[in-house]
Amino acid sequence: MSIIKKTSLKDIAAKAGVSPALVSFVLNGKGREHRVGEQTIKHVIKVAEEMNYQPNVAAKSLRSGKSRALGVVLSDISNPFFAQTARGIEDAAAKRGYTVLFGSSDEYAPKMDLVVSSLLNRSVDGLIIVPCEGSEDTIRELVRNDVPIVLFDRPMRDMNVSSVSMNNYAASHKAVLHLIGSGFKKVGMIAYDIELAHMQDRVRGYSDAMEESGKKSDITIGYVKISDPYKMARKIIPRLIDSGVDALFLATNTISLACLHAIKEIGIKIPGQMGILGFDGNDAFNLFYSPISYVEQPIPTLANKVVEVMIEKLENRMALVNNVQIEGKLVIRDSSLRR
Amino acid sequence: MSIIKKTSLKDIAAKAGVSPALVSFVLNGKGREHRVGEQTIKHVIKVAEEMNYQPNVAAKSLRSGKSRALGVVLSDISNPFFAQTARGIEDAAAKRGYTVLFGSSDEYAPKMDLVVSSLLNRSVDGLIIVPCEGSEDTIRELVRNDVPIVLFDRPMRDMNVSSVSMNNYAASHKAVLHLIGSGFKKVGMIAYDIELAHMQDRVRGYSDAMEESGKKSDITIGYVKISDPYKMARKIIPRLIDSGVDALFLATNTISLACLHAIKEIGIKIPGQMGILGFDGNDAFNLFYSPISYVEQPIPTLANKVVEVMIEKLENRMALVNNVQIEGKLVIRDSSLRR
DNA sequence: GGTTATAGCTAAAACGATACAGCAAACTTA
DNA sequence: TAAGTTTGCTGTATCGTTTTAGCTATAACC
Repeated sequence: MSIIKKTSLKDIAAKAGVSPALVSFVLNGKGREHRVGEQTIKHVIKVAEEMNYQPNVAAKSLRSGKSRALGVVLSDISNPFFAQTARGIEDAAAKRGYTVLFGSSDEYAPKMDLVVSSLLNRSVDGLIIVPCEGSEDTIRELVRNDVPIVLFDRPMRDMNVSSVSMNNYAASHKAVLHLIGSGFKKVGMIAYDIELAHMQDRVRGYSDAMEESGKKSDITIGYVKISDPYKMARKIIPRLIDSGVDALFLATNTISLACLHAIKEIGIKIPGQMGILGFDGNDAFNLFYSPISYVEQPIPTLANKVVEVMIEKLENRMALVNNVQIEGKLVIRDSSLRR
Repeated sequence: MSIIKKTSLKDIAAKAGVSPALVSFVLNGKGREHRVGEQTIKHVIKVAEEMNYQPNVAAKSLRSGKSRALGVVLSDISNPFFAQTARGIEDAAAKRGYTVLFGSSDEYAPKMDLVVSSLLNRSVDGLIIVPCEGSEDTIRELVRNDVPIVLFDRPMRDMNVSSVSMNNYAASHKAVLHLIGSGFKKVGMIAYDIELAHMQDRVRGYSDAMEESGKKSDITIGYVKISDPYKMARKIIPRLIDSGVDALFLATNTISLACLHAIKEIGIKIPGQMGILGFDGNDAFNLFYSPISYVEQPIPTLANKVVEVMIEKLENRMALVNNVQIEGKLVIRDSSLRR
């Protein structure tokens, strides 16, 4: 059985002694519907299998306007969080007969437009997008043009668009309460200086947890630029320490790594001198001299869900907006346990 | 300027008052060649821009049999090495006007066949493949059918197929000489029990370096299963220690992480009790209590090169087989320095 | 002035799959 | 038995491009 395709509907039709149209009906499972005889159906299917028929995707797309392909715009596919997401989406989509095209926006709106544009050109049926700062207009335009989209990781409220993301507020809230409950006096947070919902939610989760614990005046947030978290972490951490912070809640994967580097460089003892709670699991977390506690995003579940919502939208023409939130899990190791 | 496309060649033709064929000539840069008048060319281009023309990829592919898309079959896109590779290939391809479709084989030949098949269906122009164990027949068949392919990471010798990979032999050789030069007495290696060229080359690099250093009798290789390196690392490392090994050369990314976990668990001091040299950079390497030395693969260079070789093959119909080897770099940290 | 070049364009047939309209034969029905 | 119904199939237009062959003016030539 060859992997190579070259037989067309016409070839099968010729060999089976029927018309191409009939072959098309049969192979699309519409034989019955089109009153094709039972034995003809069987015969056509047999011939198609013998000839190892593989439909020409371009022709199908051209004719139908559909491609059974999903476009996925990630921030950066080489970032472990998104790499795992990509993998999850690939698998979930394949299970439902869809292929996936990826593109990286690099958290830069003009690049995102480019990628979106290129994916639409390839006539994907829908777009799963991790929207970056400043991409609201693009998203709005896509929605206005009825391009099926589902946002991932970062919802956009007050916009008519579905999304799948972790419940960032709840996860952060829980994480910070854990640090406080663990005995840390002044918990600080390091976050990105962006307005995207996921980041705002994480910040709110932190702030509310602090406030509820009677530590409103201790709220201390260091903001780092998404473009260069490493350099800024090195600058900010000493400042936070000076201000009496004895534990840090780190708002993302990359921020966590940047801060761990800085912490190692400066030579701060974890958790003795400083409690740490990061985001998204990571080999480095486990191998750090004091294993790092973190908020775990259920990536496979998220990936599955986003594909499900997308395909629901595509195939059942669900117009309604669906904002799915999935709960995160707190993974507790040494770094957040005061001793 | 809308991101959405719907204008066709015909629309432009109508608006510009010419035939669709002429528009096609002009927009493909073949205006001159087809003796289209200078001002007609300018006019058509202007109209096309005004209408924000985006060619229909499906129609183009159907007509031409080409898709300006490359299929890339990786081992697992969520593995950092391949995630970075994916990113590099994406960028390099985009720069040349190609899109990329990814698939993961999970180091399992039947899955690889599935992915290859699905990519060919999408009529990619060529395939970049990280071949897995047991995929020789598939590769051979692709070659036989003139599917343009370039292997990545793992060459297959004595097979008529181009490849781009690091010079694994040289890198390993150098790495092991470094460990020996650093004063370690008995350097062991942990490798996968597979026959793929890249692994064999790494093993040969190790063996030859040992032999050249007069340590032929000290050659000690622990093999782990690619399906579960973690469990096996935990079993093998104590055995190697018992046999007097005082430094380990770890043959891959994943093996390195698996071993670091085991080493941390068992409580071995690096580099005091054991020297370590791993493969492929990693955040965990830097953050380990004793930063880990490693063989660095020049991923962006490799990715660029593989796309270059592929496109050369596609566009210049280069039939000749091209086996590119790129030198790796030894990154020396604490873990490989005896004190 | 009649033939041949040449410049500038168009018509139409593909590529492969799909869907609509419709045709012929067999079978009902009154 | 004539009219109508059902069954099983086919012809053909279509999606948006590309490409080959060819058409019509005008210019060049002897």
